[in-house]
Amino acid sequence: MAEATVEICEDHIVDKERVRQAAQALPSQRVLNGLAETFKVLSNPSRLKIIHSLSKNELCVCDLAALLGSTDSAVSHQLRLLRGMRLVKYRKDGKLAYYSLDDQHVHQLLQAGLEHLQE
Amino acid sequence: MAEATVEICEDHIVDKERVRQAAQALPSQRVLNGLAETFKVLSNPSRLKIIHSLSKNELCVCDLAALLGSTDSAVSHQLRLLRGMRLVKYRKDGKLAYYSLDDQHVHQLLQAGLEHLQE
DNA sequence: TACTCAATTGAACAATGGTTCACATCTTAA
DNA sequence: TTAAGATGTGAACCATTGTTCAATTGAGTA
Repeated sequence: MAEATVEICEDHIVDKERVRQAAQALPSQRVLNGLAETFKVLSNPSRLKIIHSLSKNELCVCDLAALLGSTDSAVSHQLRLLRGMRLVKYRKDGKLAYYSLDDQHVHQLLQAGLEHLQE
Repeated sequence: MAEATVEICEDHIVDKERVRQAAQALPSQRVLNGLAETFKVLSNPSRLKIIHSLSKNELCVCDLAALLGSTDSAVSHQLRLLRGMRLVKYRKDGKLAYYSLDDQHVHQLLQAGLEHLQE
């Protein structure tokens, strides 16, 4: 299944050894795709607002909608994406669904991004 | 220009105080948009390959193209986006352009993302 | 100068994205 | 059981994105 040697196009290479090393160190395509999906879910201002808001307290869907100036439906769609990437989790309390961040890495990603912005 | 109080829709709010606090703590829309754009640039497997490859050594455009199994043009377009978000920088050496990561936050973002994936 | 090569750019196409709207679920209260 | 409210879902619309192709720039070299 997995190739023993890393396949790279041999044409027009300036530094073959450096390319070979970089190719071998690359994560699998599966991991890269997952990572890209995670960042994609983070690449929307509304979803970032949600994540930032949840970093202090859990909130229900309708409060998030009020906070974003959006509809419950739109927020629910966004939360679905966030849930899919394990960025948020939720608990049910009667009719309400209270959302919170799934783990501390999510907050780390937010912070690292903010720090990069204000370099 | 800036409102003294945070504007939120008042309807159907479960916990007004929590919403008010979350709204006041939110970064500005400008910062949120910038953050979203940064994550968007990171949300593509090819660009993540580029960033991962550059985290060890600088590489020229044609070597990156060989590494990705892509064309120089496609890589150049990707690098333009990465440059736009200050994720990579480059130096010219004759005909060649050697790219490298712009600062250590970029590597931190990559690492935080990878750690979240394998929780 | 003219030629080659590395890199960049612009236009155009197919593919993916976010929101809206209408409807379905599920829970609690009457 | 019926009604009302909170949340979830599916389809559709318009906007954005990634790649390809062709052409251009700019540096090195004969």
